[in-house]
Amino acid sequence: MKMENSEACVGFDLCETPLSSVAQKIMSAMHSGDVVDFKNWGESTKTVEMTTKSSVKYSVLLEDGKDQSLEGRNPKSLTSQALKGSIRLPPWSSTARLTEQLSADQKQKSISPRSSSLIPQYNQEASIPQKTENKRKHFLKENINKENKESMKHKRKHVTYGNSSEKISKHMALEEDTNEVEAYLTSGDSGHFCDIRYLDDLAKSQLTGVLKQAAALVVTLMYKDGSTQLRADQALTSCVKGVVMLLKRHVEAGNSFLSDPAFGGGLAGGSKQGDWCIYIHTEHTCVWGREQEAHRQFAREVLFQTLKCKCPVICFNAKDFVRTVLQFFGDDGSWKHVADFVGLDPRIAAWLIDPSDAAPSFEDLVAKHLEKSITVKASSTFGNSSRNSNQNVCVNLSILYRLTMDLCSKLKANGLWQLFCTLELPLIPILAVMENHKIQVNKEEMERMSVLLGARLKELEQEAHFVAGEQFLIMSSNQLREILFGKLKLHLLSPRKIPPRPGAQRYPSTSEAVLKSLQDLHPLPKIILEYRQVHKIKSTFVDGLLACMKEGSISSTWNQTGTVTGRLSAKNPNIQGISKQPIQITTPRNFKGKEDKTLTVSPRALLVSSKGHTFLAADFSQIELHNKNIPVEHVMPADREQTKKVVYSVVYGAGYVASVLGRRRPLPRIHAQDPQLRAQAERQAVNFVVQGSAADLCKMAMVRIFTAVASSSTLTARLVAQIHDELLFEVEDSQVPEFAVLVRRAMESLQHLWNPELQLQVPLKVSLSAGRSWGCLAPLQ
DNA sequence: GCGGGGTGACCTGAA
DNA sequence: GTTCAGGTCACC
Repeated sequence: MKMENSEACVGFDLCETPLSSVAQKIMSAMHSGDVVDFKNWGESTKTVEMTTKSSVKYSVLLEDGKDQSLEGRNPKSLTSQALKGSIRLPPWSSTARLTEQLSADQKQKSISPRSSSLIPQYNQEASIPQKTENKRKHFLKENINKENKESMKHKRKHVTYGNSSEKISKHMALEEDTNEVEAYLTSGDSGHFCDIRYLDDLAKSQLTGVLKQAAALVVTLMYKDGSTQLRADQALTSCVKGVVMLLKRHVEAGNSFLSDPAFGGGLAGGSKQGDWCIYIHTEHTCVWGREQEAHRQFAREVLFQTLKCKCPVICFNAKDFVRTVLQFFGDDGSWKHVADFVGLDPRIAAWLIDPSDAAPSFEDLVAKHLEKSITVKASSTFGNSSRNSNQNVCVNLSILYRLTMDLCSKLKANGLWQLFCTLELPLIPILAVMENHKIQVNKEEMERMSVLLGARLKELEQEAHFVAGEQFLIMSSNQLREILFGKLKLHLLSPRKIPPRPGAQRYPSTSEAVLKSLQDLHPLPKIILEYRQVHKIKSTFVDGLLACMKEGSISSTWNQTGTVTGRLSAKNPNIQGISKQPIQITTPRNFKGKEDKTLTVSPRALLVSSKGHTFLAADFSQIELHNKNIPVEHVMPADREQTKKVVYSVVYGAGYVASVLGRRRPLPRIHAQDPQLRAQAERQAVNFVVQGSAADLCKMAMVRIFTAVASSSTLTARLVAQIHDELLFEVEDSQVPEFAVLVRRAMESLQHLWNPELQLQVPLKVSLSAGRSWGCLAPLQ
């Protein structure tokens, strides 16, 4: 296929790093909170005072469904809050800090100080007709009763937990949240929680207005069992019921609410007056009436606005939120709608700061990064709550907001802000879209393979038992060791030295390397080797893939924060681990087509493109290997060991190693007395640079290509998978030439990022291939 | 060509 | 019956 001819068709600017624009979006949105549309908000100032002073019933929906109501608010709390307001930290300190994190040219002209008299307050309650309000309260009551029943089941399950230290810590975390609820409810801040299905037209249009002007949105998914993404023990299998969203009227002063003197055991330090907490029901209901359709339509509008809004959307596990929205849109929505979505995910921020902290829960992150606040709460006057099982979603969203702001500051302090904004955040919608895409599987061929491989395994098992002289479990390394080394004593007969297993184990390992060295001594090792190979293919790539199939196709779950090196990882199925090389097996006896003695099995060939589409694979051609050679050849020339010492003394002095785009891995202190540990740490350090830099470039390529396609009115190519240095796309047949040019350009445009520190001109080699089956791709050009 | 680190999947076997 | 650790092997 000729690519040059299509080059003119590609009109995208691939060389622009799209993400300083994302950073700008985040920051300008944060600023908009205090300066934008001042006039529009002005009139509501008086209303909020009146509403606050009058006797109002506040309702909040707790995560376990309990209704918390406060009637006839104690005026003292209002006074105390007013006092707190007067000793707040200098307003916008957090924003000012964050602004500095961006390029200088982006600095705002002026940052106006906020004072309570200047900031107009918003209160939708005053303007929502009483009828709607009653309806809303009625719904909440109904809803809460229903939720209570669900939560009781949940609680019973929770009670059966053991008393391990881990469970205790979870329990304590929940108690802390109860304190938050108490503090929240008594501090004078209420927040409003309403189900948007029960809003009338006026309220709906007001909500739309608030959405447009919100300074930040904080969202979480709510599951059918009543839990949210913020709960550590959320049921993994539970389906999404809806979205809870906190609309922040303006950003809060003082990123770190730990140091905020106004933080008196609750969240009073941040102004939450005017914040609005809404619930968007997304679950599909069987009963389908005109009213439901109208609700669904409005939910669609709200979510669509959320995707397109100017402000950042804060979400713990934002990818799951994006995927849920995509699924809710269904066929009516294009994946391109989420392309410029900016979701601030605190989990990703925390992972960049400490990549070795694998998959912390929301509670873990709060404990780790807002530790002091937890202490404050525990010793507060609200400590002895009897409602220790309650957890309030709105409060948690406020905590989530604080946590995220704190982590953003830490990112900047660690020099990771740019990486966060330009690489990791844009990846969120990309991975969500990838997860939403289904890869077709040749099911018939797969089932045929399963039977065939099963028959071959049976044969090999019988052969193994025969040559061993007894029956044993082939997959059991213990039993195999007994046969090979206890009974046959092959390790003693071997002319090659068989290394002993670490830890003074009785017999050597049964690993592939050992079995290969024993092949000439006895037929058993060879049989075992073939058995393991066939078994691996059958269990992982044939039966395993079949188990992951839904409606004839598969879709991996992508983990952005699962590795210390910055790589992505995939599971269910792990598409990155599917065998590349086909294997040859002996055709089982008494099997169809026995004229052929050997049979080729290629797991990747079982994944096929959908009708009218072609797979296009683009890879950096062993980028890691190149990368590895660079430090070896250029940093460590003649006296490698000596240079290593110098390099690492610098490295360890800094306390971390960094990839080409500034990804970091903290390093442990090295003890010269422990040469083994030291050597291992040094290998890890080199490995991080090798893997992390390759991951940086591959992720950047994903962002650039995705952005270009999303902004194209004609291209429909989908990113299907990333296998470390390889990107797999599914492209409409007619678009292959044009898309191939785009991909090549995008990947080669990363040349200038490639090892800038070493000032090397190592060409980035990009190879493209295409075909209808992943296992059988023909090179392009 | 070989070895290394770091992923996930699968299996066994002990707790 | 469930959970967890160890062993092995696929990918890069």
